[in-house]
Amino acid sequence: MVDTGARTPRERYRAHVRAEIRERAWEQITAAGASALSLNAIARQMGMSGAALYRYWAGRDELITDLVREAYRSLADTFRAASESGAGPAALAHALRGWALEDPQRYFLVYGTPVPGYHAPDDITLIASEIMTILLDACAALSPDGTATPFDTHVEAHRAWADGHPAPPEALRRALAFWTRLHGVLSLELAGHFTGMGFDPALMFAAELADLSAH
Amino acid sequence: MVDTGARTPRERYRAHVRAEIRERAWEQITAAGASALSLNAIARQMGMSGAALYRYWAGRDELITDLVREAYRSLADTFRAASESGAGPAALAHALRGWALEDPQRYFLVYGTPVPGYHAPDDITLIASEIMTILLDACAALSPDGTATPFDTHVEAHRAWADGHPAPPEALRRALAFWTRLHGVLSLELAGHFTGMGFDPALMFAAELADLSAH
DNA sequence: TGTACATCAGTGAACGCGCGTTCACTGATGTAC
DNA sequence: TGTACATCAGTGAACGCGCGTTCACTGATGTAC
Repeated sequence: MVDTGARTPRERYRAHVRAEIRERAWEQITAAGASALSLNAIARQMGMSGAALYRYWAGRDELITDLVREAYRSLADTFRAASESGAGPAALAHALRGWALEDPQRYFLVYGTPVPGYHAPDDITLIASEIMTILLDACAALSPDGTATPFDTHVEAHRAWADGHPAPPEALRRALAFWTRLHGVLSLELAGHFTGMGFDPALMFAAELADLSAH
Repeated sequence: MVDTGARTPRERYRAHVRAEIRERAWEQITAAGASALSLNAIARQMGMSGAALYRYWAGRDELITDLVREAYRSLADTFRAASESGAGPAALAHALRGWALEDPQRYFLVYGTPVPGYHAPDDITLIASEIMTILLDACAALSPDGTATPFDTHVEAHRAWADGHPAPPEALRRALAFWTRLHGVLSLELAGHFTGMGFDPALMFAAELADLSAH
């Protein structure tokens, strides 16, 4: 699965063990959240001593950073695949929702409560902007809706994040709204704020998506 | 501040110490997130032994639940006050944003990553629906926009959460969109996903609010 | 093909730490007569 | 007003726990000649 071109048996073995550590780590995160992740517990599950993990990661923080990177990477790949379907922003929306529901704690590792003082390394920030670029591409391909809001002007004046992308300000605005609205539904849904309210979050998500596409 | 009608000196003293424990607890949460909250650390800061806190709370979980309740309560009060200004949903939006920015970790305690398996007690759920009711009132007071979406139909058929509120389905839909869109901007902003992007989150928030009011 | 050496995955004991929680207690504050 | 008693906030020692991390080591795997 994560065959990083390992040639020798030793390299293959290492890759395998690394992958298993990551799997167990995800299981723990899924079960009890990222703050409950414990190196010793992972080692125990694998039948190894805790110290052995230091052959594979420099420590707990590095492992978590790696998982965060893996989460971003999986979203970027999912997005990339969806964008190649050619179905535009709607395809991205459904891909995003599918990805989020697949593992809510993975979603929260990326979009949930930040740990004060933590800063993601640059390569992770790069993946984040890769994701935004895919979204921008999809929005730029839509036909313009004619309206120009005051926020368009502001965004046009602060388009550093678009990183040279030729999209018109309207597309930037749409990409941002797309992003914030879908995350609004998703984060409330996954955090359980809709449970007991009766309506179907999937329909609310679809309604927001329809509204975004209509303008 | 939290004078719960304490008569005797002893009661007044207890209320005072309880309040100070809560204060220190909030300081810790603000500084390092809720998962870092430690009874012993609070006691240390107050110059007491850790065991002393058990005179005031049954344990760590009860203290956290109390803080969650306090956070909900403060948002409900903020919302109530804003609704009395008579300025409608826009006033609520600005109140929500102000409340969120005032203490991002308090915001995340309510709307951030859920702890798997945790269920808030009923009285907290009640405060949550109190908040929704205030929002619903404000949306019901708006003039109808005439459009009826398919989601309106769904929501009309699942309006249990509106708890007997006489608002028309359109108002329900608007309240939900208001809620999810503003949280979409806020949660991404507070989690730092806009940093480095250049634009002003406040303007994005305002743009979303304007869009909500326009329809 | 066989031997000498190097690499390296994993062990197990240990360190120091901080945590939540309990318990028998002390001493100050408040109450009843 | 004074005395006997009850209440109760806070202490300090202890328990058991699990954590991340280090270190000197063993033994298996791989490499060079």
